Amino acid sequence: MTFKSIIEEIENNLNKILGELSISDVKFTVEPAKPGFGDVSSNVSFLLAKQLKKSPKDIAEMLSEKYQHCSSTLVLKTKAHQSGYLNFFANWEKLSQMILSESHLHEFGDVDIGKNTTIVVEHTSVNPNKALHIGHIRNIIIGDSISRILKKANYKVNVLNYIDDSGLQVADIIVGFKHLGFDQESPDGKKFDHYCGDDVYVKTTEKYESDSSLENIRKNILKELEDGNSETAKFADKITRRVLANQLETCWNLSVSYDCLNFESQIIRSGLWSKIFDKIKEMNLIEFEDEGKNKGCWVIRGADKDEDKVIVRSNGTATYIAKDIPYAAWKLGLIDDPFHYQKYEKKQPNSRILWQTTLDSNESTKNFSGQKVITVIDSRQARLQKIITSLMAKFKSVPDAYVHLGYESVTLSSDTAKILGLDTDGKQAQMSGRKGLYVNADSVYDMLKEKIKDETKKRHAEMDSSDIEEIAHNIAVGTLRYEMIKQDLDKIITFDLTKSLSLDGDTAPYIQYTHARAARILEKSKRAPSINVDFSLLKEQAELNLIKTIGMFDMQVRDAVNNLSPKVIARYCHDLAVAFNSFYEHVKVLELGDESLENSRLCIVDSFKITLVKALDLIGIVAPHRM
RNA sequence: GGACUCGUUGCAUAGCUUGGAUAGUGCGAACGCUUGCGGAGCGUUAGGUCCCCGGUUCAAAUCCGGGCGAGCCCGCCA
Repeated sequence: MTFKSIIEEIENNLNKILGELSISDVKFTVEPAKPGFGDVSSNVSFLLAKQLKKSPKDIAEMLSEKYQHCSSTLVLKTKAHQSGYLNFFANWEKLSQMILSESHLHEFGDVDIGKNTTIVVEHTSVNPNKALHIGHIRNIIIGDSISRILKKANYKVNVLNYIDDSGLQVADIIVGFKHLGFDQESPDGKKFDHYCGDDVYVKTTEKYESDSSLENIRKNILKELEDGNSETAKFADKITRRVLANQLETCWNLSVSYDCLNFESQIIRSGLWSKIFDKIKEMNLIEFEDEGKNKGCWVIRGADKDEDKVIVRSNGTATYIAKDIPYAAWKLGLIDDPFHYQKYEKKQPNSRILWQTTLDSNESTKNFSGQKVITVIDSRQARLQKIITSLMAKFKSVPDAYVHLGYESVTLSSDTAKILGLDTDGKQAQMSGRKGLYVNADSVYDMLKEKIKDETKKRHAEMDSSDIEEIAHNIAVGTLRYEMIKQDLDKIITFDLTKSLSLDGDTAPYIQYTHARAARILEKSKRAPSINVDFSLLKEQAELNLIKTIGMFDMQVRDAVNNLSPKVIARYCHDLAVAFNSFYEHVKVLELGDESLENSRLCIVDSFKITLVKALDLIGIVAPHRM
């Protein structure tokens, strides 16, 4: 047990006391205390004030007195604060031992919320016609972090990446290749996804304005893409798979991996749509419109007439949102799986097996569906996702089976927009793939890595280049990932090229640096750290505060899972680092001339390092031993 | 026009779900700390009508209502 054990002990005792007073049904809180108010605080006296007709302070004093008679192993003393709070001071000798011992267990920080049920996390899902830009990265890092955190909470997680390989954006680059004469190889050795996005896509869509005949060509290509046997579809398949391979390289480089790639073209060709269409007709979830502006269409009824959403056009074709319905149902395992699965041609760096859908019935059968589904899509799609969510709720009885995890977009600062050639008059700017207004993820990574290499060389002139390379990689990835999740999902990130290169303050390098410091102490120490030490020697505020923070790990994981909030873990890593830096500054570990004190402190350093590594892993960040 | 999200110091943010003590942090600013286990660090100082008005409450940054400002969505496009 961790810090939670003292909280539970206090909760039990307070409940006992309230029982003796014949008071029930009081939902008081018992929480870690703010600094300066002991270790644990309860608001119980506030809640009793009315009923007992006494001031919170008097009640706190009364409870504090009664608490003396409770059996307690982890609470040393209680104190009624004049504000009315009831504060508790821990028996740190025992609590330190519990926390530090547990921190060495493999399962430290595990919580059982998922009960080993299966959950699907879908993220990334970028059109395979361009390179990933910094806005996509927010989606990918949120999705990857959430899936790591859910695993820690005992969910079996299936991570999916939906490949929209038959949409308009793909048609656009096919127009470029087939009708505007773009070379199928990037001319200057540029990465193929960058070439498709920066050159083919941008320049082709530019041409639509001057040449209206292209619109028709695109329409025909779009139609041909749906028929898998057409020459165009085969050509497009070749192109999109090359782009996809490049996109995956970017993701893998950021320590992101998947379980299965789902190709939209195959969903279309599998006939899944007509099955689900029949089903929702049967269930009366959609209606055929006889009159009005949507005459001849199948619609989902909205709250009022204006919010009706067309699912099937009057010409019989399905709309954009319609494609999401069979896919959502498939993710929840609500329909017979029309797919077979084969291994993707390249291996993921972490050796997790990556599967992809196929319609070839000679390949394996698998099950990638889940009891619950989390779909990570930016909140501009909230309206459409809400329709899918309520539709799925009618299919599946599990509450909240389908969750849209939305997040605000990444915009460009006016300075950065200006660098890219757009004067926004001091305002931030929305990125646009079509207009070529974006910052590619690969370039940000490269810039970060170069800067970090310089910094590392300054500090370690003797280090060989492959070590520097590895350190710079881990710090660059950490920096990028941390910046993408450290704030709330519903806050816009204004990306600025210059500021993004900052490595001070509330950043991944700050956290990673504390790991290097801890690693250095353990390395320099002649002894192996042990948990068989004298915990009574640990009395300094900085020591206890660090131990307390370590003991919060499982509570933080729980919080992150319940709120689907990777930020919670990012903050926790930062809190750990702050606590360690304070410890480092105030307390010496080595060469104390007191072997048992040294052992005790080494134990803290070791626990800190282990816990930090585990917490950072939940957000996909690796901390180097030297930097 | 309607829906959704955001508004906390010069800037960027935490706290809001679950009301309670002293609103925490980073950047920027000023000053200080290195013969010491690594200064990508630590400490000190200055800087706050928690957008406004009203309500609920013993108690509101937090909950509710109404404004204001910003963003975003609202197609038989994807």
